[in-house]
Amino acid sequence: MAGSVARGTREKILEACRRKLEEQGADVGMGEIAKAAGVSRQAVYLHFANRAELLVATARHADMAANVDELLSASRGAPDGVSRLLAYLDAWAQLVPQIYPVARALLAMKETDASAGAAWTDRMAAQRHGCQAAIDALEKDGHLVAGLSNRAAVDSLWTLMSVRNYEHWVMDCGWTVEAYRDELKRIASAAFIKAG
Amino acid sequence: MAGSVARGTREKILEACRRKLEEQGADVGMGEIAKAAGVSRQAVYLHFANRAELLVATARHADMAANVDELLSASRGAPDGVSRLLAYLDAWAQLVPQIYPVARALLAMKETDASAGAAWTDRMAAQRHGCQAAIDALEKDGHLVAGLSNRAAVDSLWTLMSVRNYEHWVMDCGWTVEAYRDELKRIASAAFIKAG
DNA sequence: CGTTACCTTGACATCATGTCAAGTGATTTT
DNA sequence: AAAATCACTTGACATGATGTCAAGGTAACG
Repeated sequence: MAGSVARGTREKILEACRRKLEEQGADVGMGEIAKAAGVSRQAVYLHFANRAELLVATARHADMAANVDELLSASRGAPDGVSRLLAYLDAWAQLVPQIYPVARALLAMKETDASAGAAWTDRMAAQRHGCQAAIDALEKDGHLVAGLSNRAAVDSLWTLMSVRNYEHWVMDCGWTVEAYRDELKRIASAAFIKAG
Repeated sequence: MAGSVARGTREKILEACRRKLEEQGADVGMGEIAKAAGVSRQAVYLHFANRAELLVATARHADMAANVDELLSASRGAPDGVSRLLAYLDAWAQLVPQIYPVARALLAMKETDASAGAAWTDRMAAQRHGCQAAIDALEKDGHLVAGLSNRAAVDSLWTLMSVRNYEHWVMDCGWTVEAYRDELKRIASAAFIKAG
């Protein structure tokens, strides 16, 4: 059974996978990952049924290491809707560079592999929940901009915060992460917070 | 080629490629495309050195068919910076559903193939130019929002208008193209146009 | 008639994923 | 102590994609 194998090798593979994704990009093969982990290629298949499953597991593993939940839920303590939204964006900007390499690999795989696509959707559901909570807090305080439904605001904030937009601003346009963070907050403020 | 009544093989391949990308998504193979065009797989390689080159040529071909340049340059006739920006976004929203299937294939290929990435960058340079012109017009009229450099505004508008954001709003969130267009204009207005 | 351009057929090399079978060495079970 | 089990290794194999190569067919055109 795959679940009963030792834990050491599994973690070695997951960390090697994450490392290779950072160093080399999304097109690393199973053989390279195995080699980086110091195990045989078949050992990888003893722990993960296929490449998509390995990438998903690596994403979860990296999430744990980066304290994703903790960071993203810190904004819950904000005193009002506006500061909560801004704190959420701050946390996201701090987080996204860490998860980007793995996220990119999952996104690439999503194009061809249905199971990877489903895994990505699951992963992003958490982010959407955070957006929902931030918009709800804003609406409750009466600071959500007029003429915008709750759902539309959530979708748009979610879009604005997408990994693809981080990629576009930081990788394609060459912005620093700080500039990305500030622009994210500026646009979100202008687009979602009622003036005055 | 003069006097030939039938469409050239090259065009048959390009149109078959575009059709298959629309029907089947970004993971169509060379054999399938050849079959759809009614030619042998090798005939494709006589016209296009590799898959990346075929996709790039298909993108250009689809651009021609969709009158991309004409549509996107229509906003140049706008009387002021604000209406020019909005007209540009209108044109883009009208255009992007047409180019999306091919764009998606190019984007997918960009992840692994360097030449496809370069081709995509070239393709997107035109869009960036349009953003630059729109922001310039806005700035010239004194309607560019305060505290934002010209370059930052161009990059952000460019990011906002990315194919990925269209994908996220329309495919992932299920918005109509009209809702996408209106939200694009709303956010751009809030983020780039000086109030008052 | 022969050349040329374009296309076809089919074989082949390469490379990645994923499967299968047999074997090894250490630890545990009996 | 013998046997079984676990985690992994080795190496072969199937599959399917891209891309290459060689040889041949056919219609237009000189």
